Amino acid sequence: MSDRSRPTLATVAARAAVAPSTASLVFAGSDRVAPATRDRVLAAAADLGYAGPDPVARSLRSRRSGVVGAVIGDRLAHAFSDPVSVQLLDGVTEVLSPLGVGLLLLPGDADRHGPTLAQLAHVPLDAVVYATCGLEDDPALVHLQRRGVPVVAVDGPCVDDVVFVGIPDRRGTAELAGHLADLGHRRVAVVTLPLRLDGTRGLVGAARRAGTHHRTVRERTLGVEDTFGPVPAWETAANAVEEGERAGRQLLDVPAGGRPTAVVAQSDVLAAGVLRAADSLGLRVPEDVSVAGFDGAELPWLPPVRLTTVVQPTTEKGRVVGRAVTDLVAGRRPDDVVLDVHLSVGTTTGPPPPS
Amino acid sequence: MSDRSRPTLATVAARAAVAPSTASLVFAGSDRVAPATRDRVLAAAADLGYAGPDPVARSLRSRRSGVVGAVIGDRLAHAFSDPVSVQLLDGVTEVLSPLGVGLLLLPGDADRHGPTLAQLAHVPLDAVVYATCGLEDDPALVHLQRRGVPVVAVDGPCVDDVVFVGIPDRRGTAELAGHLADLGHRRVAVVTLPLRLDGTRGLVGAARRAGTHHRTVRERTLGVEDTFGPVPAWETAANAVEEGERAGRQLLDVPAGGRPTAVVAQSDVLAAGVLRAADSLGLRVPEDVSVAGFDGAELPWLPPVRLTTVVQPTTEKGRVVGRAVTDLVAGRRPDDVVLDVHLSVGTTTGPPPPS
DNA sequence: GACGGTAGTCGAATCGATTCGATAAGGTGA
DNA sequence: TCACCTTATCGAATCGATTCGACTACCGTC
Repeated sequence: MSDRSRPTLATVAARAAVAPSTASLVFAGSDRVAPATRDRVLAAAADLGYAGPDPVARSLRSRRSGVVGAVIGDRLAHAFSDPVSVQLLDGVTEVLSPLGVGLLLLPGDADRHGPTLAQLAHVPLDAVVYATCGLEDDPALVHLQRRGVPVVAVDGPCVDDVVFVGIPDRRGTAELAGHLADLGHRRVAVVTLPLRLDGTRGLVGAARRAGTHHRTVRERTLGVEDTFGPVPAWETAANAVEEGERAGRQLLDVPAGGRPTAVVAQSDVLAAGVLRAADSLGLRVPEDVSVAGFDGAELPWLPPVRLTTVVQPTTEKGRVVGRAVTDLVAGRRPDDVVLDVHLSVGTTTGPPPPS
Repeated sequence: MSDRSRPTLATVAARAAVAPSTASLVFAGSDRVAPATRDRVLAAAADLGYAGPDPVARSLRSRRSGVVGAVIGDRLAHAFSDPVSVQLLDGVTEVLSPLGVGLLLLPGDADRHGPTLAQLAHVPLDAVVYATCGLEDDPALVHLQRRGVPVVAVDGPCVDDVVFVGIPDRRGTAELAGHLADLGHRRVAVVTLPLRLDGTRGLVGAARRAGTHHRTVRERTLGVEDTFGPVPAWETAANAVEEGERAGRQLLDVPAGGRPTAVVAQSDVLAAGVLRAADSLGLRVPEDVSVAGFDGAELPWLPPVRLTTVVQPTTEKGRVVGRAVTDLVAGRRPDDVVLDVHLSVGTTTGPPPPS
């Protein structure tokens, strides 16, 4: 009998001998209801084990579901092995949770780099955040815009009617490159994040470079080239320690004469991998090779070294996203936001070895 | 005019000169519609930029929202620094995503160890997974049961009408303890996960041990005591590398005579911290002290050591949870599941130092 | 004592779809 | 030619709440 038919607002109203509309007012917390009436309704609700208005029915009228989607461009286990993604979402929920809004994970899988249309189509969404991915030609994005779901993109894609929240990636790496140049480095190599999530690994050629790909990767590469001109860029297949190590081994396992004296990784996680590669090749950091990262991520397992990196305010970025979402849901159109970054010099960069 | 009023099924039906019910049939993919009619409806939808039936309205009738909540007993940044949580949810989404069901994050914050009632009350949920927490006396749990939302609990809480998915924690650590005993260890200490998320740290006294707390902690401690009898247990405030290091330093920074010859951490992340502590104290592992963990987590940054640990099938556990959720939503009541674990002996345990 | 005002409650329309029984059109067999 | 069956479409009720205009007392005021 219990889950046979759960009580509805109408049931409660009937038991309290009031109209459904009055009962509704009670649960909405209106002050236009007489205290005696309110108590009667609440008592009836308690008697019947009524847990409050059905969220779905409420959403139908109010045009709000309290659900915000987070598009993750990979399977969770991969995306969340990067503390940056996690911190970002942490900032988002910090703002959204108190408003009674939850974050719905929309991960991709091994093949697709985002949710399927079938997934998106069936879920009630007030807004969507592109959290860790974002190519301009995403079919899911088109679907969302057609449905009128507002979108916030973190670091891309840059599209009309999508609120952008990002950082000056290019200026950040440019600053880092300046630091390396000042130290005397001339032979620098870059370890890039995936240009597309298609499993490609290796030196980035002109053709691949020309294709559609992440704004982030492009900008962070350009920042280095602003100082050093064209540099070899080794693409990884994922933002993961192992991938960084693999790339590092490729770049560093060569005679000292042709070896880069500094490696700029496009994330701290990749940089951690490069450090491991250097270690396993018997190269000292920074005496034999300098290593730098990007993000300023908290990697509690990384010490004793302190990574030279470009620090971005990741959690704050998440909060900004959260506020942008709040605005959009309220019908306001927030401005794009570009947060600031700064160079943090650690113990992993130093003068190049004498040649 | 565009977001003025988005087209509805009725609009589309009118334009295609059919009844709304027929148009509905088209979008439901029914084969009882004449192909010509179907094409007309689809054409009308395309003309109007109609993106398919509104998920909220659909949910109202079908009593399904396509949203499953994941209760996280901490803020995301903390909970997801543990690869085990992430892998678990990865397994869950792996099963749920293809069914068009999404996972809604319901994190706690610094103070509360789960979502507020306000958060829960406003969100449409088909089911809820207690992913990384679970005390029996959780008010959120009561609310959910009253609302008739089915609940799956991972490793607890154990309550009526909640499907339980877990592992034989006690047998796992017992096996590990056996291994240590076989090596000759007699003085063993345990580094426990938080008994409650209240920031407490330090040696677990009788009083605290008697209070309500995590099943997991209790079982994993008992497993060790099955072999060694009462052992000192040092509680951490969070499942994090830094916490493990802190605990490790407390336990190991004593003269060799009183120092435990083996430390059993209740998670691999904590064990990693203990390893760091040993390292910074100049203790060799396993020559001076053996260290073991629990989970069999992938910590790509951990090598060159291979941690001795109790391996649980985390991703598979997530899949099992996903299937349990599927069953519950379909109205079936799945059985509780206890998955298997096995000992994996690595390079961090060995005979105790000669005394 | 008639009138304006207010506090509290109620009715009915609405949100956007789904679903099932009814119905009309068209086809078959005796 | 008529009864019967199938196929495609339609109508209307339903899911569970919200919301706003309308209505009823009841009070105070001139």
